[in-house]
Amino acid sequence: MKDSKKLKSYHDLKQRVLTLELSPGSALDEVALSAEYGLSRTPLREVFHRLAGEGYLSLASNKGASVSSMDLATMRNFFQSAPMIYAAIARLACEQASTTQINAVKKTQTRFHKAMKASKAQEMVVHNHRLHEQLGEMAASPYLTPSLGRLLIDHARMSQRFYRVREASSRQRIAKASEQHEAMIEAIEQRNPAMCVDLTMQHWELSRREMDKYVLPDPLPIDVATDLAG
Amino acid sequence: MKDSKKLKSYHDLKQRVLTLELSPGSALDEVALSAEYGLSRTPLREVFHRLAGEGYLSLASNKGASVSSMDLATMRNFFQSAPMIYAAIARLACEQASTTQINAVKKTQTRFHKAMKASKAQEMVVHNHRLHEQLGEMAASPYLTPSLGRLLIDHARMSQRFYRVREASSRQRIAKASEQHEAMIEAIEQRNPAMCVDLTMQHWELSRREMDKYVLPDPLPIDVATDLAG
DNA sequence: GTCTTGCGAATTGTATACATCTTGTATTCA
DNA sequence: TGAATACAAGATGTATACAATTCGCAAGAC
Repeated sequence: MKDSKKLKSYHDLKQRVLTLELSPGSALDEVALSAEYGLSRTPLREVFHRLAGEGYLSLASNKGASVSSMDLATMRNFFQSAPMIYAAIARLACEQASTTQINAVKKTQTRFHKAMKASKAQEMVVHNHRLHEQLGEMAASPYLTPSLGRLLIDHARMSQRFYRVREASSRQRIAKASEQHEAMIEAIEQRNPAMCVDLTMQHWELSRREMDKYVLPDPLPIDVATDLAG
Repeated sequence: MKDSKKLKSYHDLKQRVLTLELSPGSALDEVALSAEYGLSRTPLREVFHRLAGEGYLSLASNKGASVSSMDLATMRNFFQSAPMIYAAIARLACEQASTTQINAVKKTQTRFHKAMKASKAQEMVVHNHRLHEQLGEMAASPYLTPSLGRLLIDHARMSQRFYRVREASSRQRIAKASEQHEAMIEAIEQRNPAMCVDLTMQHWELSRREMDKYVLPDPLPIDVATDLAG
């Protein structure tokens, strides 16, 4: 396998975007990255184009690649569209999922659970993302997965905070999310679309409440505000 | 503007895919196409990657680019997903459309109408596609437009037959579709989501009935079948 | 007869050199 | 001082040469 470097750069860039290691809106340096991945600019640029097609990056003529931004206008659309797509995917996944796919998603859920136990925020983000991507693969709809993909990118980026916080209440909510994953997988195994959609909506609600805080963070304490003013 | 050749090849390839000039599944020749567009392979390959990201082409490692195929499995998903996405887009378009966008879509509708009067099938396909793309732009949802884009590609490819047939009944149905376009645009101008969604569903039904025939064509006359057997 | 095996042409993938464009900065002139 | 401009440095876009891979086809073995 000779294009392993290209594939590796592809996956690595994806992960960096999802974990906010590359922050939304920031520009990507072709020369630096091609050196880092041990590739020339030509294949790396092709990776950029592919990632742009999938919504991770945006390309501007003569200005190169930058990480897709997350402004408030798109946020609104996110909360509007996500439930519909997630529900549709859940329903289709129940109808279409193969045994192989169910086993694959179970493996991902195991990894997610381990990351949770170890409090490894980045890994939780990545495995949670992968798990929902796999539910999308089960739905096997080339017409819905592109939108699901877009949603999952920003979902991952917004839920960073959720996974990093170490408060007991947060840990409980993460544990709850993990249980919901398992219940969803079971519903798919049992080919029970109604239950799966219902669980998906509960999962969404849990996640949504956390993301609201990202969009509308708690105000700074008054004394800090005073410090800044002084 | 120096990347006009690149842009031109991008749009031209898109159009060839939509009009079935490049048939689903067929391979693209990098060398021939780069010669045709007066570009080197490097930028053309970047165009391929972008078109692949948007669902027009598929790329296979060491096998180059081919036109996205349309098998029966995906067809089923098409009919399942399209109404939901189209309705969502219609609703959002009503909420978000700007005057500039409304004027732009009116222009496209004029072009579509002219193509209809002139019975120019290819132009009807392209302008109809563009019109629905513009409705997608009005919705301004980066989370839904990717799926809409995928749907519109296959919608255009399946409705070829619809536009090419010259029977009086077909022409009437095309005229009906054109009227529906105008009614939809008016509903958007009046910010009437309920009406716009309703019209969208009627438009979909009209189109769906024609596409059914594409997927399940009328059987051949018996005598021809006999000939083939002999 | 057909199933391998091994060229060789054709195609795809990558690196590099070069052309073009953008951008920051310094200098000049009002 | 401030605006305009020219230029240089850096980054992006393209062409071409070369490397790697695939695939058809023919020769040979069974």
